[in-house]
Amino acid sequence: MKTQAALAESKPYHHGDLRRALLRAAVAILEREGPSALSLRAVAREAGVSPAAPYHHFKDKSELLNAVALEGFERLKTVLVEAFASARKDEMRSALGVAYVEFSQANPALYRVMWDCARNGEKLPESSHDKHSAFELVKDTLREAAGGQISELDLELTAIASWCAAHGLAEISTFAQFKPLKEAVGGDRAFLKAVLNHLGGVHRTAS
Amino acid sequence: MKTQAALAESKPYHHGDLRRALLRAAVAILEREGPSALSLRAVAREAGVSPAAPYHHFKDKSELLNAVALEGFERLKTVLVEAFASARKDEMRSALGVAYVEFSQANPALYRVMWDCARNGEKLPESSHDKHSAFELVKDTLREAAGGQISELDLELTAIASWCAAHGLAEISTFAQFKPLKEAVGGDRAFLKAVLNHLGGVHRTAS
DNA sequence: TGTACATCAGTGAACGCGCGTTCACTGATGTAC
DNA sequence: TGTACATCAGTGAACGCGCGTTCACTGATGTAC
Repeated sequence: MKTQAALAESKPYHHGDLRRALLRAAVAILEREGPSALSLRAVAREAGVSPAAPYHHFKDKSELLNAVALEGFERLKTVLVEAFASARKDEMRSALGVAYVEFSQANPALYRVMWDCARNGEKLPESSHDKHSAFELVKDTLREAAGGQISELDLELTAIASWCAAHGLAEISTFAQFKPLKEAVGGDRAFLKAVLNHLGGVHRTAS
Repeated sequence: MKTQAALAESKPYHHGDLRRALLRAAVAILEREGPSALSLRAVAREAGVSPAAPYHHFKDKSELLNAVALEGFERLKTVLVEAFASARKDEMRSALGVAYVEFSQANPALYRVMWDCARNGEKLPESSHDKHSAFELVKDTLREAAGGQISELDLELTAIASWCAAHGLAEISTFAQFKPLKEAVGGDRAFLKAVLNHLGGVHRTAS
């Protein structure tokens, strides 16, 4: 029989929670090397396991990708809920937008995988539920901001518009060409707020 | 000596304008099979040429991709200029937004390649000039809409916000989950306009 | 408490594939005289 | 007008690579009796 120390040193044949470890490995690869490096083999390598091992936990590569995306949506939801909890009511919409964009900036590769999965419409059954939840969060915020004076249709459309703006800003804000402008308005977060404040068109001037 | 007919039937050894043919082939592959199918070899195959031939016209794969993206930006600019020329002044901003999104819907794979190239900041020297031109077009529109009562900073921020919204809408509008909503508001274009009209927040109700 | 056995979760070698790129080559073209 | 020759724009075979996936296997675990 092996001692505790020997057990700790030598890898046990069975991993224990390989599924979770694979997801952690996938996120690590995304952070370190970007989406193009995210292969099944690379994930297995990162987790210290043979290339065939993941097949005991995921049917194929796309199922792993979906699970990674789902993990991302869960993290995003957490971030939005936190922002919701800590922001002032009159700045809620902007705060949610900034939180969304900053999540994408903190996890650019993960965000891209999430978006690719959402775009492909690859099931993501729980994910769509989670997205729905975050979406409801935004709708609640907007409803409250309007004091109930808004139809469900307008609410839905406004929430979608907010999502569009947040996603567009998330992707655009990485462009190098805006660096001088960012500095001119006082930094990254100020830039995000400023753009969000100009969504309504030319009639809304920066405060 | 070959007859004219023989010349027309048998492929000449030299292509004539292989560079242009390769770009056309690339766009054809994108339309037919999507971005993941866009390999150098596939482009050569599509153009009826050996895998090595493209290297006489492009340094490597990324240079071909950049050229494809540039082609896309030129087409996009054309579309925007046409929309600018034919829309009523009081609907200009919405018309440009709709034209942008409909371009992305008509050429989804090309739009993705364009965006990937822009994101990677892969030079695109002329492209950035073209984007700049289209960007100036938007700024002119916004300036006119404001009747000159807007600072250059606000103008810049509003143009960026418009771009964010258009890009976000371009990506989101492909989601299947919005199909019922689209029908409820009266079709695809009506949906686009409705979302664009709600960018300003809850205070703007649909007209 | 021990033992037989089914099941689970790994291994590692192998498969075929398409990829980007390089190479020596060759056919066609254009130019100098 | 004809000819030698440099240059251009193709060919097609080959390279090494990493990929997703499959396979027969084996070590570890849990369960029935």
